[in-house]
Amino acid sequence: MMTATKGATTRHAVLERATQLASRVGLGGLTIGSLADELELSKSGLFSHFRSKEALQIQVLDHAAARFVESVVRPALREPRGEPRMRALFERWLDWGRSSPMPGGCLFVAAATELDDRPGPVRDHLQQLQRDWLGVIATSFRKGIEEGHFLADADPEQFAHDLYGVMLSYHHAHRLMREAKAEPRARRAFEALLSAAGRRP
Amino acid sequence: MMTATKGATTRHAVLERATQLASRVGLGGLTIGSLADELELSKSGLFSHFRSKEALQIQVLDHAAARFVESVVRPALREPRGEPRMRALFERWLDWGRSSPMPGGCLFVAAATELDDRPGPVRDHLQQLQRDWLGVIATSFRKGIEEGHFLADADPEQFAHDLYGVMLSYHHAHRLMREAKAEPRARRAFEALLSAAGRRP
DNA sequence: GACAGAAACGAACGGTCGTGCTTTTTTGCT
DNA sequence: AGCAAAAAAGCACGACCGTTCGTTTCTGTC
Repeated sequence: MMTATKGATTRHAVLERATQLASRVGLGGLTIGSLADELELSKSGLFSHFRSKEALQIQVLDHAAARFVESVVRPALREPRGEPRMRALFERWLDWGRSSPMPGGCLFVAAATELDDRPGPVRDHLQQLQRDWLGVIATSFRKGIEEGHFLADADPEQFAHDLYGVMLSYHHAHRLMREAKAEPRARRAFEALLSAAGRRP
Repeated sequence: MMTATKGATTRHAVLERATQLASRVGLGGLTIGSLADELELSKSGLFSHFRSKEALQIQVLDHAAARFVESVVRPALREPRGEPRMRALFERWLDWGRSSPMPGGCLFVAAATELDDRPGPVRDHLQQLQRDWLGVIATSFRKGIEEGHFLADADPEQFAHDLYGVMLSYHHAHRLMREAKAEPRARRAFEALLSAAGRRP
């Protein structure tokens, strides 16, 4: 048994490298030739693992999503519900952008603007992944309401939307503008968001 | 005299079309061949107006920036200082995303994530344009403080940063997620930002 | 209406792209 | 050790890329 060991290994290595590369040049900028060069594989040898470039792109998205869940979502879900968990999600999300698998900034941010006008399976896939992630945020917020940490009449989906905005402006400031204060600004925006949603005087 | 009339005309037409196209496929996805096809020009005829693709990309950015100033910044600057002007900037910024020259969403948003990891003149140019725009927002906010509309100890640059986040999450929700509530969410986030910056308990 | 300069064209270049085919090498099991 | 299957390589293809160059067509001025 264990039919495919070697194949799975290289396939994994390819996806790993492809994820890094795509974070720099985008999913469309990903090229089979350069990917094969970096991995010291032949173009056709690499290609045979994925039936098409589109399939590769989708698997790259899934690979990145699995990593994201593993290093952001799952650890945060071990924190106590409500505000602590929310803070954990945010802090780990911040880390994610500069972690080793994403040398070019968050792949999802890059893919979102790249694909938002190109209908097709890849776009659909990314959309679903983003829906899931926004859902995780909204659900965590909802649990925070139940826990009494946030206002009962606050809108969890609005919060998720706003929190995503905080991350996007952080990405913009950090990556394009090379703004040194990007991180404190993001943290301050997050605190403002929390305190606006928190119960209070 | 008036040495170049015809040339300037087609050059302008090219930039117009190129801006639309780039808002859909990005600055890198812009291709001289397809651009020439859409304009019913020969590839070489079009190319001769710009010494290189890079020069074309920069001129596209400038073209879009000129349009942006004309339809967002200048009209808003005619509004009274402080909150009214701030609202005008925001409303016109919202309009800008769906205006005719940008069928694929804001070009600057697309370019920002596309170029944030590709050093070079195009990236530098975009960075400067974004600096200018963030500067306009911060300056407007500062005038709002002087006017007594906003808290004296509020941070204009933080406000500009946060407002950009509101626009980016709007873009994400509207363009990728096709979220129907994208606009009310953006408006609500804007109001929260304003009221947090507004004077009073 | 001729003439100079600008503008547009057509063809070709070296490259790279994604993707098929066929062949060789490697792997894992008996 | 041997053998079938899996994995990788090699090669070729048509298409399109940005760019160059020489030629042709158009424009505006005298």
